[in-house]
Amino acid sequence: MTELLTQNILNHITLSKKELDNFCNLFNQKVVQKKHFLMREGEVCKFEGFVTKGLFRVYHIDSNGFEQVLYFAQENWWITDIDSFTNEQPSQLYIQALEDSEVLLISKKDKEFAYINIPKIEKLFRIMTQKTHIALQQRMIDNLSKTADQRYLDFIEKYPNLFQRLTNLQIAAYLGISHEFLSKIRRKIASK
Amino acid sequence: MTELLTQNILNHITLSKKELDNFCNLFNQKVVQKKHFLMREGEVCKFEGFVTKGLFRVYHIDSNGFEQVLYFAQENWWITDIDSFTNEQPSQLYIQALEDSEVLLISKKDKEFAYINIPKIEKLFRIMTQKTHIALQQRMIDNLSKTADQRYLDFIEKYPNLFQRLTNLQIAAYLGISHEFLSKIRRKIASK
DNA sequence: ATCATTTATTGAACTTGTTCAATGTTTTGA
DNA sequence: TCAAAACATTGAACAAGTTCAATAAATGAT
Repeated sequence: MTELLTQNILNHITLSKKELDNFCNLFNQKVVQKKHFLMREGEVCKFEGFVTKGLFRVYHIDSNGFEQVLYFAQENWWITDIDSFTNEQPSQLYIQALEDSEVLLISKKDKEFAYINIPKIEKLFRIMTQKTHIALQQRMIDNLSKTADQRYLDFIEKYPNLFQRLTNLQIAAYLGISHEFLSKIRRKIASK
Repeated sequence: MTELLTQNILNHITLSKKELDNFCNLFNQKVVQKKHFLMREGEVCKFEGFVTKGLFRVYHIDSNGFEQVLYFAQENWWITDIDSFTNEQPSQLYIQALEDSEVLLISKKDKEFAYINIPKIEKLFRIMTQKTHIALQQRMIDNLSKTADQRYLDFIEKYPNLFQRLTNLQIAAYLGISHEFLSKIRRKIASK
C-alpha cells in the first residue's frame, strides 16, 4: 500500500528501512469517490496527502463563481493546501477527486513528530517544496508571457497523460481561459 | 553588517549565538550599483542572497523581447534563481539592482556545508521556501481570477512601499500588462 | 542649468479572450 | 437501454488588453 510512497521518498533522500517504516506508518489511507471532496473552502487543511490512485484537482472559486485550477494531482503526486495546512487558517481551496481515488494522509501533528524524530524528513520536505516552487515559478512566467494557444500546447506536451484524463473544462480552468475559448483554440489547431 | 540577516533568521528558527555566527560567516557582502546585474540569463546561479540595502528585480525576457518580473526583492528579502541554483543549470532570469544595493551572498557549497553542520538550517530553508511558495500560489490564483485593474489595486495595497520605489514600467511588468495599459488603468482609477 | 535619456500619457486601430445563447455530443446512472 | 446530465462546439456581440506612434513630463549626467 505504501510502495509508491516509499519509492517517491527514496527518490529524494536516503532513509534506513526502519526510518522509512516509521515514517510511512504515520500515513492513513483514504478512499475518495469520484466527485467527492477531500477538502472544501473555509475548512482548515488538516493533512498532507500522497495520491496512490486516481486524480484530484485543487481549485479556487472566485467572486464571480469561476473556477481556477491551482494544480492537478495524479498518482505519485503530493496534495495539500500548504497555506491552510502551515498557518492553520481557513482554506480558499477545494480539493476534489476527478476519478475514484486513493490517498495516503499524514496529519500535521504526525508530520511534526517526523520532523523531530527523523531529521531527514526535514530535508525531504525542503526538497519537495523547492520542486513544487520551481514548477510554479515556471508556470507563472509562462502565464505572464505566453498566449492561451501556446499555454495549451505546452500543457499537452508537458502533461500528455493528464491531457487524456481531463475534460476541456478542467484544462481551461487550469489555463485561465473560458472553455468556449479553449474550444476555439482547439478548432484552430486542428485545422492546421 | 549581518544584523538584518540574524534578525531575519531568528524570525524563523531558534539558533544559538555560535550557530548563528557560524552561519552568518558563510556570507560575503557584495555592493551592486543601480542598473548593474547580479546575474544574467544563461549563467548558472551560484548564490543565494539576502538583501541588506536597496532593491532588485528578478525578471525574464520572453521570445518577443518583453520583460516579466517574477518578483522584486528589497531589504530583508532573499533572492536567487532557485531553479538554476538548485539544479545547476543555466538561468532564464536576470537579476538587476534598481537602486544602489547591497546583498549578502552564500555559495551553494557553503549552503550545503551549513545543511550538514547546522541541522536547523535545513528547517530554515524549508520554512522560507514554504513561505515564498505560499505567496506565489496566491499570486497565481490572483492572476488567473482577477482583472488587471484589481491586480494593480491589490499590488498597491500589499506593497505600498515597493509601489513608491518602482516605476510604472516595472509594476506593469510584474502585473503582466503593457505599461500603456497600466497608464490607462491609473487614469480610470484617478477619475473616481 | 541644460541636454539627453528614460518614463508616462494619450488616442486610434487592432487582437485576444469573454459572454451568452443555442445546438450537438458524450457520459452516466437507474 | 434510455433519459438526464455533463461536456463540447459554434457564432455574434462585447470587453479587456495590445500595439504603434506621437507628445509630455521627469530624471540623470555633465
